Amino acid sequence: MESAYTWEYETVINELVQGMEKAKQLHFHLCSTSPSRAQNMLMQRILSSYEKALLILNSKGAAEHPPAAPTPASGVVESSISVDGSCRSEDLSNSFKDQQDYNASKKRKMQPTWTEQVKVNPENGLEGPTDDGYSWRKYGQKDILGARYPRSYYRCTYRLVQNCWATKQVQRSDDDPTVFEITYKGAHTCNQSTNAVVPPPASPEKQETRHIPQQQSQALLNLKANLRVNTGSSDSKETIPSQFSFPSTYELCDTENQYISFSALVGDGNLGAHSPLFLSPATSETNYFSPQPHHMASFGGSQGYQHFESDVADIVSAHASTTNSPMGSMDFQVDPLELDPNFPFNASGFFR
DNA sequence: CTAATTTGACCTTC
DNA sequence: GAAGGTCAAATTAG
Repeated sequence: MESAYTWEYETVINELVQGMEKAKQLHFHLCSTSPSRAQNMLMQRILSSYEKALLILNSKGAAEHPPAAPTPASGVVESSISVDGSCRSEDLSNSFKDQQDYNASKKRKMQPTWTEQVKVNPENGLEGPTDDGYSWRKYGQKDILGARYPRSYYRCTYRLVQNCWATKQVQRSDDDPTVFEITYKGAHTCNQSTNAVVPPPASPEKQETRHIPQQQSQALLNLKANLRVNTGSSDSKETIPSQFSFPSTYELCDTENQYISFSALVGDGNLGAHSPLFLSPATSETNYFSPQPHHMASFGGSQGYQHFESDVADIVSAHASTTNSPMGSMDFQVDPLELDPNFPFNASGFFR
């Protein structure tokens, strides 16, 4: 039993490594042929998705190894990750749904949690919801002991319709009011993410009802919300700025230019509508964000990408060194013991 | 009219 | 018992 799981586990990792290698080769080809920014972004998202999948698998595998007595849902690796990196979210959401029915609250506690720090742009003075591509509904607000600002609680708008149990908490930083700490809990099992990913030029008002075919939007799904963390426009008291400068890692082919461009776009207040960057969903990129956006200023050229490459090797061979790993900079908790066996453990479904 | 937000009450955890 | 998290009725917005 255990050996079988070990074999499957290793096979999945091998497939992921191979896929990532091919993606890297493709990326280098793109770099040599002056790719568009959107292509670069897409490429980076693909690579980071692979990396994260490997990282998770490694940390999970190292921590608990193949489960001795797998539950019907414990075949997460097989069911969540396909060789081509696509996410079978339907399967995932189904199994997810089955389990959550019997104990939703308990399940929520088992969901992975990660935190992003979003710095708003103090210059434009605009405040409002940020947009991470998902539709959130505010369901509560609490004054937190010792915190100057209240904490807002959001859940996925499609919780009931699509049984999506993703939630997030938005807490304004005491130290720097322009910084918002956004804690995500659970991954989206709904399809709405694709809406923001491909900004409808004509009818943005239909975003929430649009449903893009799963397969077609899969790659985009991977590129999701991390570049833009949206607090929803609902925060009346704390008024979250709708525009913010986002520390990111656009260091793929010509990092600096891209980062500059991104900042400028952020400033003009038309993120999704005009920027090619947002044609592709910001994916797990968020996970690369440093809590200290200022560090990004010194983020140069291809440094980031080299960093990525070496990290991947380390991850695969030496198990998640959080020191070097891109994920080391974020407060992302992946506790193998707390992870839901049914959690969509694919690169696209987990880190959006 | 429908959907989202607000906010006090209730529940859970420590 | 206190604090954080969630619920749900009332209110507001589109």
